[in-house]
Amino acid sequence: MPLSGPDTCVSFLYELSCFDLLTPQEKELIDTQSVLVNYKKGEIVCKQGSFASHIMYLEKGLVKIYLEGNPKDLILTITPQKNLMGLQALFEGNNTFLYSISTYTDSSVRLIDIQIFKQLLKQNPLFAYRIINILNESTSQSYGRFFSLTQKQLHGRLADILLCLSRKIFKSESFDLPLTRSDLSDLTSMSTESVIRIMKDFKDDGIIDINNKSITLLDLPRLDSISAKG
Amino acid sequence: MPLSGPDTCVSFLYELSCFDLLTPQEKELIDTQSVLVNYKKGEIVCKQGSFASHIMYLEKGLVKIYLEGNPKDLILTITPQKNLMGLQALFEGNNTFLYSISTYTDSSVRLIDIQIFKQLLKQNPLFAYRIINILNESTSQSYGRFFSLTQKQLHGRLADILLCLSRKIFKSESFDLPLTRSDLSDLTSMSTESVIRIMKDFKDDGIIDINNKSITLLDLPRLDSISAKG
DNA sequence: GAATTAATATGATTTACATCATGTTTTTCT
DNA sequence: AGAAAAACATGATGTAAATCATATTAATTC
Repeated sequence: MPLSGPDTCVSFLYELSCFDLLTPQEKELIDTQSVLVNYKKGEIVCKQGSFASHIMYLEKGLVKIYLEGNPKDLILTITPQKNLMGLQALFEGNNTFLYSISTYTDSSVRLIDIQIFKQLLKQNPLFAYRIINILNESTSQSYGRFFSLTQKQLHGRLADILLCLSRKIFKSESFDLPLTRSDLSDLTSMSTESVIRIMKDFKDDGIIDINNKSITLLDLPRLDSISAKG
Repeated sequence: MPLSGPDTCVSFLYELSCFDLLTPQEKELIDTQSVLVNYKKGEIVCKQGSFASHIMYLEKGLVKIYLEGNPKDLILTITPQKNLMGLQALFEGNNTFLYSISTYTDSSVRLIDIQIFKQLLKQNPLFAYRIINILNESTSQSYGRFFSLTQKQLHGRLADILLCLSRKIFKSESFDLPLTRSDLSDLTSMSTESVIRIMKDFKDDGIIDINNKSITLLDLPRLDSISAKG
């Protein structure tokens, strides 16, 4: 059951740029009709509920896309560079951001006017087809996380996220985590204390190693097993 | 915060048929290259993990789209007639169904060859644009449910589902529920016993009325309040 | 570089639910 | 219509995980 696995759970992953499919004129249109904005670490790129007049493309950086809740947020995805964000604003009748986005590292975001983007979709079917693929991949991952968060208990949920961060975001078994324990709790829908306790469990069992912000996954088979068993 | 509300949580709702945007020739292509299959109540339309060679359009009926889990399933959406299903199979590199679908009532499903569907997307940008809108609406609703299931407790989750069924599926405050309590538990990610207990709570408090399968929402403001408070 | 603030850590307590057990009603099937 | 099987219902018990309280460590800030 690939859906329940850890690989479907965090981020948009489309490797090829969707803009490759545009004609030179269309690329020119995007270049002239968009702006590049730089954000420092920790800054808010867009705010849930505010008006959405543009599609965002993360050229550089790492961000979280999250729903604001009381008292806890829910992180929908961790998104690395070269990904589109805010596509839901294309939905007719919805001109506000469904979620907030903030940066984990210094980031550059290209803001593309939504009318221009819609025009490109309507005139370039291959581009539209690519966007459909991106949306579908995003939906698939969303379902995987849905399953993880609602059907698994804490250890399984945290194993999912650690595996996903390792495989999909950092692409290494050893990485420096820019997320806090509180962020991990917003990703796994558990309390911050539980994240800390389970990380300690994993460390005591020799499954992972932790040194402050640095994390190494030592026993991937066991992590996979914990992920599968829930 | 519209996302956390009950209106975003169950079903695809696109009212206009996406096929209106096709040319007569394209409609002809779909007509000749698709088949209509009739299902009885309770039958399985597609099975998670099996090969997906076609897109499905529910012409008549009511179905649930769900992830199979052990021991409990997770219902992603309740989908009424005139909706596309299985669009995620368009995603390149994924040719299996992400979820299972089964019927609540006798239903008719049109099976459209996926290559034909892809061809239409690539040659008709307005059609592709419409599909993008459908996917985006679906994603928005999915986020709403995500929030409900992970951030709210039982009473809030059940209130969300009752309101959504009333407003979006049956479009009446009084309806005969084809779903069992166990289905409601798969929708709200709680135990069947909890569904029954909370339904009784609501009934004792005069918020809803239940007569076997017939349900009437008596106090919408209080249901909304329970939904909002979580 | 000392002072604040934020993040991490850990034990004690509480609680919202699930699970279990068992009975009743409704639906389905022959 | 009667038997079998689902679905519904309700109380008793157990538990996973949140919350609370309080240190300790690390990261910012002036």
